[in-house]
Amino acid sequence: MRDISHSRIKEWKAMGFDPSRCPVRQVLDHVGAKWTSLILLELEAGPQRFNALGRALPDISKRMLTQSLRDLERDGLVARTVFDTKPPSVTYELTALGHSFMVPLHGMIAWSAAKLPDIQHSRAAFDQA
Amino acid sequence: MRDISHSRIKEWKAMGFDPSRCPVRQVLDHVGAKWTSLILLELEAGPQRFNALGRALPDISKRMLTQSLRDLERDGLVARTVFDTKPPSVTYELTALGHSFMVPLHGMIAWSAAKLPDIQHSRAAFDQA
DNA sequence: GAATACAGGTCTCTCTTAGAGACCGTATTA
DNA sequence: TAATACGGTCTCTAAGAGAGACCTGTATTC
Repeated sequence: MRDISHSRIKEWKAMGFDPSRCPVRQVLDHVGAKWTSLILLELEAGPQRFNALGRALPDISKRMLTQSLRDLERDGLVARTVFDTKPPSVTYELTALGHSFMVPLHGMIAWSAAKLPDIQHSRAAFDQA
Repeated sequence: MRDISHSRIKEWKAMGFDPSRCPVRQVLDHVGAKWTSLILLELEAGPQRFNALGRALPDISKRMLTQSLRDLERDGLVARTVFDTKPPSVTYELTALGHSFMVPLHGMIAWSAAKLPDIQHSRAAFDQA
């Protein structure tokens, strides 16, 4: 599927836009990344420590938690702070950027909650056919 | 990571909520599914045929296009119509539910576009460290 | 002073997926 | 007769998700 035709994406391309590096997709990748949104929701209530997050997200592995937090930190949505206490402790918290992201995220969540019955109904009809 | 502590997610659980079947995640999975959002954006302008979508999305394979469209159809965001013409043609279009989804999706996109400089700056700083 | 528990991770292994591209049957066009 | 287009399916491989063992270090308990 290499050919290109008249399309919205072609228009974007004409404006000097590289779809493979699409900024929208870069953000949406995060949203869909399975854990990042849940982590952000946990952090919305306030700073949390690493293992506290792990306990809060029952099915996450440490590996995925570490990786997700690194991604969020890299993008500036989450700040990591190390306290040089006796067993060193680390807390994670939302940055201003992270807080601003919660607005569209809650938009998505609200839509999901509102439309879930429709979706489930549609799925049931589709699967039964 | 099996233990559970005081947390938002625990509260949800207390309300009879199974996180592994979280409706929010079910929706967010779509958003992040790499192609579904782009397909929806293409369809927002109007109905499209299968191969037209393929041409519009330069890097998608037929397999992924088929699969993404099936998922969207199953969830009732997209409607599939077969015309029994000589080479049978198939068109895809947004349903009312699909159109309603565009609202929070555009919210996400607007956030991405607005905050992209911040994110890129943060990434550069993180990677250089 | 040995044994245990917790902190915050990393490492390795497996197993599921994403993605590329060949293939298919029908039909029109050249 | 060959080439093209339609709407897909099939197979193969390479990447990534996830589980859980392991590690370094301090404090607490016995």
